[in-house]
Amino acid sequence: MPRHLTVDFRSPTPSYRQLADQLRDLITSGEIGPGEALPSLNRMVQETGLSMSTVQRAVRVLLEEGLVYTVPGRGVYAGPRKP
Amino acid sequence: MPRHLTVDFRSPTPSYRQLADQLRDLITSGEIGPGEALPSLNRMVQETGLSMSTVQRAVRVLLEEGLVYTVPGRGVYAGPRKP
DNA sequence: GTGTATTTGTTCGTATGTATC
DNA sequence: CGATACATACGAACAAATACA
Repeated sequence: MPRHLTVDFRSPTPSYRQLADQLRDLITSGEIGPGEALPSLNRMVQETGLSMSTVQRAVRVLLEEGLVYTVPGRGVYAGPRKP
Repeated sequence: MPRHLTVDFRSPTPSYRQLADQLRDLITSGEIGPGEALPSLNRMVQETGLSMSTVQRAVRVLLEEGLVYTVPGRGVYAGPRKP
C-alpha cells in the first residue's frame, strides 16, 4: 500500500515538482508496476492538499518523461501505453 | 519579421498545441534563430486572444522539447540555454 | 439503455512571487 | 524604485471518455 503523498510548502522546490518526484519514485522503485494505476488525480488532490491544476501539472511531467500514460475516464498508469 | 500568431477555436486541436506548433515552426524554419527572442508572453496573449495560462502552457511544450529556454525578467529565446 | 458518478483534458481569470531592466 | 517578464499556484467551469448500477 502506497505511502502518503505530501509536499513541503516551505521548500524552495515547487510543489508540482515535489509531487512529480514522489510519483517517479513510486514507479522506478517498482512500488507501482507497469500497467498498474496510480492514485486518481482527485485522490492526489486530497492527499497532498494541492489544487487539481497543480496535480495535473505534476503528472504531466511524468507523461513527458514517458513514465506514465493516461486514459481519460480511467486513470493514470505506470509504464508505456499499451497497444 | 514574424507573422501573426493565431488559433482556430473551432479546431479540435487544443489551443495550446496550435500555438506551440506555430512557435515551433518559427524556430525550425529559422525565422527565429538561436539566441533570438520570441515574442513576449504578453505579446502572444495579445496576438492570439488566449489567456496567459494557455500561452505559458504552449511555451512549456517547447521548453520540454528543448527548442527554447526562458530567462525570468527577460524573455523566451530560441535554441539551447547558454552556459 | 439510460442515467449517474468518476476521471482525465482544456481553458480561463486571478493572485503572488521572483528576476531583469 | 517602478515597469516588464517569466514562474508557481489556486479555483472554477465545462467537455469528453469510461465505468457501473
